[in-house]
Amino acid sequence: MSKAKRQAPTLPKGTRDFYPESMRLQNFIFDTWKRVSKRFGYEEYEGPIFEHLELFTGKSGDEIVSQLYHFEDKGNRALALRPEMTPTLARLIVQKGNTIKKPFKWFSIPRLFRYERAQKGRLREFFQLNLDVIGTESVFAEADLISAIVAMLVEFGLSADDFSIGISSRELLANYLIEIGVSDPNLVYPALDRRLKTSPEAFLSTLLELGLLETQVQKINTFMESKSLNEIRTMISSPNSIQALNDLQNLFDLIENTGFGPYIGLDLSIVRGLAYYTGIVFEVFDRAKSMRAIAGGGRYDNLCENLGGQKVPGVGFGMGDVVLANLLKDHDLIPDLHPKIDLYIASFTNDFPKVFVLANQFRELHLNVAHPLEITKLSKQMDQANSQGARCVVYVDGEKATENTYEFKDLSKGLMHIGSIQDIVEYLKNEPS
RNA sequence: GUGAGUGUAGCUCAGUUGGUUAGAGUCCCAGAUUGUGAUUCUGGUUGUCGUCGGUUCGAGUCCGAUCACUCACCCCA
Repeated sequence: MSKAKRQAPTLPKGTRDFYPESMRLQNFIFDTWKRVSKRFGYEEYEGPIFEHLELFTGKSGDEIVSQLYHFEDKGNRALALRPEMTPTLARLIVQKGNTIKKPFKWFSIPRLFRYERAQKGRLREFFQLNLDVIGTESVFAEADLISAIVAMLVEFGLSADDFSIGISSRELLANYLIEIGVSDPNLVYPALDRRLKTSPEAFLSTLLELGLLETQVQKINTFMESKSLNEIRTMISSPNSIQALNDLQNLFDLIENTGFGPYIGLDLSIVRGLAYYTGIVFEVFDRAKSMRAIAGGGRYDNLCENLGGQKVPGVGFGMGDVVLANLLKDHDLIPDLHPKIDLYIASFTNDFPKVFVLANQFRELHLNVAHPLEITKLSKQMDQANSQGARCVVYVDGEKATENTYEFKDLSKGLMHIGSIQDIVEYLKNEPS
């Protein structure tokens, strides 16, 4: 029986392989994310990669199920690969919230899954940095998050010419809508969120269908196009609206005082699609607006309560790795990510026992060390040393070396030296590479 | 779910109005160089031309279907 031709294995749609070269970029992004998150005092957490389906559907119905990877396990439990991290975080808080000192700041870099058509900046499997401040209603939390976003994007090499953080308030919008007589603000959010994506006529007719009056739509347009809080102040009157506006004003003052003013702006056209946002919301955009949002987030003071726990206020954001990597490539901000090791141990005579012993002596001193793995002539060994990014090649059997010393060559400078193990360690420590 | 575009070597691509055995660069491997890498030179491997069918004496090229990928829409956590 002849073997049937086996179909060559392929990559599932919307997923990526991380060969070492891509992994280096991935690590560069993750390392920067983690470094800045820790600089701001956020602690890392994780959760399972799948959750009960119910955690994500909640009250929002079955519509979202079509966008989820979900399945039944052998115990007939309905599970789903997580499409976002915030529900998991909320679950963690509901389970242990009482025993955690508040407020607290956590971050995570979850691998997320969404069943949707892949396109630019959007895949079916991706990573997303999440930062959250839990347990305070203070606007300092928003200020902290926004500062962290600025700091990390600047750390990546971006400037105020490259990106901008638009800030808005769900609460201000909700109270304004109530003031102008819109009975249920929740009903109109999806339409408002798409305002700039549709024509003014389509926007108007959509809202008319939802039962609004043309005068109300005009007021909404004026509100969402406002570029200053003073302008808004003249349009509102209720205590709730004024409180929401003052919160926004405080946030802007705080951020401007830290010198991050050029990175932020009022943008009341930002609504965000998610239902659970309750207060300030924000989105980070490429100035060129050539791609989807780099990051987005907001306040969700009722989420834990809605999941059946106590009321615990929270605010956070997510930043996806796909859009960020595209952005960094576009701005030519990916650094040289060549592999780097300290030493490559070579031998003219293929004296592998000696090579192996010496390599491990260096490794005990915490150096990263490679060596040939099979009988190979020297030029090939040098080639390997180069491609593995070795700083120096150490020869175990150099003729000029006396007992307990070794010839070694600095590859970037092309210079030969002779020295003991200690000398080589010192050389690596002191000599600029 | 809807629409458009693209499929030729691992990668980037060329391939004339249809014409013999399908090409270049790069990458990889080997040699020039048996005790010293980066440059250079020489040689070599790699393809069901996405797949199936049709037209034709003859199809990488034309037609149809199908699949895959990309982009946009829908949606966006």
